[in-house]
Amino acid sequence: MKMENIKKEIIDLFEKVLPKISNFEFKIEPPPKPDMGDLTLECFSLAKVLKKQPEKIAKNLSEKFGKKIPLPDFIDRIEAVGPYLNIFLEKRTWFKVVCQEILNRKDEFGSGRSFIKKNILIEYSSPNTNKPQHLGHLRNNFLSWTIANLFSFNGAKVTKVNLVNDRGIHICKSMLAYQKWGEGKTPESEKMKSDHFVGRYYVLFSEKEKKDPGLIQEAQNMLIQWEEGNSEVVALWQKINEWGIKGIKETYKKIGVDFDHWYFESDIYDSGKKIIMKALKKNLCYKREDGAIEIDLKNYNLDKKVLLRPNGTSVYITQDIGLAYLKHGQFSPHKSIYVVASEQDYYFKTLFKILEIFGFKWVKDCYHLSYGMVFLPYGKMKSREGEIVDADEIIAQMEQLAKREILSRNANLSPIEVSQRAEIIALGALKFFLLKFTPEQEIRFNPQASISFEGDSGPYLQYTYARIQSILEKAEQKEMTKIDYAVLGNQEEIEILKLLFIFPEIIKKSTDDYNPSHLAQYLLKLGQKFNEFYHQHQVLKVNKKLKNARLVLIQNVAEVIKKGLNLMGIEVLKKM
RNA sequence: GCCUCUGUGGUGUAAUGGACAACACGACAGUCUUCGGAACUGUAAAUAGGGGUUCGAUUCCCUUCAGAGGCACCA
Repeated sequence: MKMENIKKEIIDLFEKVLPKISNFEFKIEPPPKPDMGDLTLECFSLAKVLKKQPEKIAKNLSEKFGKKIPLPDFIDRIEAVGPYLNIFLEKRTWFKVVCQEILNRKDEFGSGRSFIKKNILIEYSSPNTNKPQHLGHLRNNFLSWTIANLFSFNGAKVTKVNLVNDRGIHICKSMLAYQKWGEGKTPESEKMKSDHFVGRYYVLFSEKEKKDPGLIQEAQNMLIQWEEGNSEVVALWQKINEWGIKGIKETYKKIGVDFDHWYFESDIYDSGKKIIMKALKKNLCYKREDGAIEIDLKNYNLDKKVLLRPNGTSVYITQDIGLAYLKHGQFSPHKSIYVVASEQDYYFKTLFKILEIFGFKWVKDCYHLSYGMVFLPYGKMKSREGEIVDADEIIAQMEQLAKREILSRNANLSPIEVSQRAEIIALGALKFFLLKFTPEQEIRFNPQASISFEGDSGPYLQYTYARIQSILEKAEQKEMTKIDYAVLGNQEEIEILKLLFIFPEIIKKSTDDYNPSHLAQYLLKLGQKFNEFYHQHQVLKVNKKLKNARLVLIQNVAEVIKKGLNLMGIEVLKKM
């Protein structure tokens, strides 16, 4: 028997007994409390269809199964409690089915096929090359990375793309500041990470601008020169830009994310013009008196939007219209996901509406994955004023903290070993922290208090994994076949079993909802249930039969924790 | 001004049209010659206020209050 068939067979059973009802979806879920059984059918929705009282339906069903109809082997008993029908599974079979499946499928356990052979395109990160990444980018990167992994795990062919913001007035600010006050310094000469070096001039510009408001005009002139292809300005741009991108790529490497395809705004900023001119011919948009091309979306509860400036140059949405078209042609995605913070909700509504009006039917496959902003205790992150939580900085700080923790436990560890573990633990803590919130939720980040290595944290799960590994290592001889699952069945073991059983559903839900926090919350629960078990029961100092069965069970817990964390881009450690 | 989103114990979060609202931090009280205490056990503590829909609402609708974001020829 396969795990996924357990629910199916139960539904078949009910369908045999009940009068024929078409298109009814049976909801069979685990009940809230252990003593209520292993799975529950609520009879309210059934009551509506059958036009009977839910209590009576439950009672009738339970009585029929007791007498007239024999239960299959894997069901122990079925009880009616008020309007609920509680199903108690036969434990030996249940343990066997679940444990065998995890043993057989290993790290494929939980994977699905719902997106098999589908192309999923995910655009994320979108850095500016004038400054380093901050905490908000980290949330974006980790969220996207996990979503991409989840889709792959469900069979999709995922393409990750990055649209680099490498042109525009903000870039010119860094460029101008460097030209004026850079004195020919380089990241090498200053021994700085190159994106931080560039960011320094962006901050410098803001400072100088306060005293000299004329600077912004100079920056704007520089932008015009850049667009005209002035060789000196272009050379400066290339230099600054390379530094920015180099440093940002180092951060990506550090945090373990990557991309299959890069787009640069400097290449594609004109790419929507043709589409807009075509639309103009079809009267889908119009030319204003001053020559700007505009579209009126008032009929759709949106505002007017300029698509091209009076002088014919592109605005931001010009490029996004072009890029959407380009991506569709290049990848023909089943879903095209844009991971962008919620401050741009309105913008994406506008973009998608324009694409729809322009007649692109594939816009229905475009999806803005919106996530809440990351705030500091004192408000929105403003990189111009230096009030940022810099990504590299916070990772470095967390690594220091992790090192201290490790050394307090293992004073004799080699420095290399300490750093390696510290990196995995620090990133684990940071990633898990940012992923345990549902994406829509804003995060108020308190640098001192937010991230911990205890409680509902990444390191808690890493620790649980390491603890299991430690037991497995001490077990020496492990019997993984011929397990007698009948010896398992105490409450803590059953709680673990229930959670292992629903792992595939959690994966599916996390994917379908674009919400890794389901997975994060699930893993915490699994870790807790294991630790409760651990404190109440022995694994090694029991008779051989029981020991072998428990070893399989806890090994499976470790396998699922590892898989779940890996999907979130978090590594595990055998020792920590 | 207009639009959108969010209000859950002291704090940070979870759940979801269904059985008693879950977890963590903090507080208090414990576990400690143990297979790793980055752990576990227990106690106190919450669905912003008011209406409505429903057999049933923390969840859906309206409203008041509070907070955030947006309404660029910036990207």
